[in-house]
Amino acid sequence: MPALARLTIGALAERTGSSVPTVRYYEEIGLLPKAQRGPGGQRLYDESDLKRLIFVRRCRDFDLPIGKIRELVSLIDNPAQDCSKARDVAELQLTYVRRKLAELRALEEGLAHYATACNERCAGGPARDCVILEDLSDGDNCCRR
Amino acid sequence: MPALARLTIGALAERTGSSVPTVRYYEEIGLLPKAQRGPGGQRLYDESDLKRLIFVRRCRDFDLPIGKIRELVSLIDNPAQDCSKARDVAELQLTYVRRKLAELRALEEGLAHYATACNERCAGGPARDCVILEDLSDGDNCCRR
DNA sequence: CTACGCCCTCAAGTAACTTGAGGTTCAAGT
DNA sequence: ACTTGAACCTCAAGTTACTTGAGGGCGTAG
Repeated sequence: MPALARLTIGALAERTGSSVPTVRYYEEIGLLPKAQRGPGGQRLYDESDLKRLIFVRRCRDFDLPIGKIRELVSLIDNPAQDCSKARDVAELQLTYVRRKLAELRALEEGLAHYATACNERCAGGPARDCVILEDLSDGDNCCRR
Repeated sequence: MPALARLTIGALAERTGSSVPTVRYYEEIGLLPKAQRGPGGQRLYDESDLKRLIFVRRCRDFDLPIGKIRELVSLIDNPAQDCSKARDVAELQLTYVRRKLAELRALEEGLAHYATACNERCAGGPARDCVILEDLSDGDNCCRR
């Protein structure tokens, strides 16, 4: 299974949807192991690096901070540990994501309201009379929050 | 209506849900005008500062970047301008928020799936067999994305 | 042989704040 | 009058997760 033995950093980046500097950055902060080097000094990667980077990127897609990913990576590197830690991380992140979701929904409603109101009631008029601008700086009488 | 003539920075921060350093920071980058100073050098604020800061904070609640807020603030400061710019900013932000919402929903689903799967199939076992860790580093056979 | 693309390192920049050090000033209590 | 202690001040540096830029090397296709 050493089908894929030598990947350049560019190829690795492309396969994982990362940028080249990001890959170097992950190495620098220790999320990826120090890469092997070719004769000219270029980094060379193999399957296991690819797998690791896919893991890291996926975690980032889930908005996990680097610190949490570090914990998970160390879990992978010490496979005898209890995996309930991974579940805890996932659950904690789930809570965070749900809170964010609620916030964003409120936000969407508010913005949609303003866009419509401005279109209907004041579009093109002077900024002084804009419902958005007025409403947003009013202490009490704002529709949202 | 000069009911509220002298607010300290701490009082202003509290009323707007900002931190004190944040208020100073906004002044530094020009989102708030340079504050008046009391005899000992402390900043003093009035109604209009309060109004402005509420506006800025509300925009930040809507996740607007500082640059956009700067545009809106300058709209407020030049009230003769056409307000359709405010609507454009709101609409652009709406698009952004809706994209974010979709991403987060997918994210929530994925995380929930992992948490449940780990609870049912491997909780407490060694990390080597964890469905989360395995699944996330697999190139093809991942359920998500 | 030279032009091009990919690679390298190291330093600094980005957003939006937060944190820390080191030092005044203000309001209250004794 | 004096002394706390809270709240204020400035300036510098740290935070997160990268991106961007300067300055240079290697390899190969024309």
